[in-house]
Amino acid sequence: MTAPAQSARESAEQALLDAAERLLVQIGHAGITTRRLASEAGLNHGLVHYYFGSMENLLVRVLERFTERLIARQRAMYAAESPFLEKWRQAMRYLDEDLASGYQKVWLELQALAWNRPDLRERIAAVTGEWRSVLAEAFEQARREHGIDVPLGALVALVATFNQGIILERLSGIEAGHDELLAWIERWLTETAR
Amino acid sequence: MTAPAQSARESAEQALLDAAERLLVQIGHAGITTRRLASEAGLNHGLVHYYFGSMENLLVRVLERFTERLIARQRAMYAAESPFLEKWRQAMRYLDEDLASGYQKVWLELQALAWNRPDLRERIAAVTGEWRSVLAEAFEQARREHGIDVPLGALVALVATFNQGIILERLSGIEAGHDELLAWIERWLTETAR
DNA sequence: GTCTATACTTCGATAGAC
DNA sequence: GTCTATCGAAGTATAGAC
Repeated sequence: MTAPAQSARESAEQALLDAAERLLVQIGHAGITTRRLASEAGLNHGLVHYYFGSMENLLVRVLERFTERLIARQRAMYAAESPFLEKWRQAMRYLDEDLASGYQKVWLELQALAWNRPDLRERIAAVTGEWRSVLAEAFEQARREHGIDVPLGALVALVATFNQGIILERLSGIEAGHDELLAWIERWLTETAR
Repeated sequence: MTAPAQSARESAEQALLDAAERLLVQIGHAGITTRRLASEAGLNHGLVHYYFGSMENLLVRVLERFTERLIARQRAMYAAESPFLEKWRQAMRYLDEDLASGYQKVWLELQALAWNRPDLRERIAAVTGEWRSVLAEAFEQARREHGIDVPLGALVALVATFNQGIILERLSGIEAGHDELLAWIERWLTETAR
């Protein structure tokens, strides 16, 4: 328990960040305004500026908080001492959950926002770099356990782009072939497991 | 040459659609306003509503015109009677060009817009379906010429998601591993060509 | 130090001038 | 048919009340 004075402000800020994530899922970054956001959080719209200075800054904070969680979870998952195949299955379960919960919508809305803001783009690229380095370790293991002869850099790039592509397509209303593809990969991984 | 009266209106409408595409590249869909758009096209902002009724309708028209071109070019490329390897190389050249010219930015901005508009999502999904069917033919050929044993549906899904992923990553400032990956695919295709 | 009420800007849209 | 002047709504940001 921290000091209540600080905690009050803290919780108001968190409420605004939480509300922003919900609105990213529901209406996208383009539809978020200070009034709409404050209303969603149950607060006065003046507080957005008082706490964060601007919507811009607030969204940067959303990005920072979101990506910290993202990376932490990835690290925890891939750090486990289990066969690669198990990690892969866990990753696919997460993918499903995250698409269902809107978690991935938040991530792509933040990316879409960053396309037009060079400073946010750098942050996105940095986080993706971290994610890639976590992936690299896991797929070094995959190369050993499944006899994959694709160079590590190429393999990581393939999996990363493939993952992003799946998320993008689902958000755009496209699901054709995804199940078939994932089933094929699953089968292939099972067959080649050592 | 068509009737000048119709042509005048036609050319004004096209100017607005062209301007909208440029603004999608430069500032994204969230930043487009009627006044900004009219200014970019060198026209009065009242005309946007006079010709299109609303920004919403105008962007739907942008989407329709853009996707028609997209599909037409894909069909032309893959319809050629050349080895799959050549088609693949042509597709990769297009990808580079389109990323440099901003063409792919238009496509992803339209997708990002569609994430929050169910009617546009349907249109996006329909176009992607068409594109996939064109891809399917080409990759049936690839399976023959390169002895690929991945099921066609899974293969098409893989290539489609991979392609979308590459575009998304580059727009988000990520390029690591792409060259290495494409070089590896190129090498593999060359080695397995029959 | 917190928060509310308000100032000022810009938006989409349109009625009416040309 | 084209464009301008203007409306009401909604935006960000802040001055000042508490």
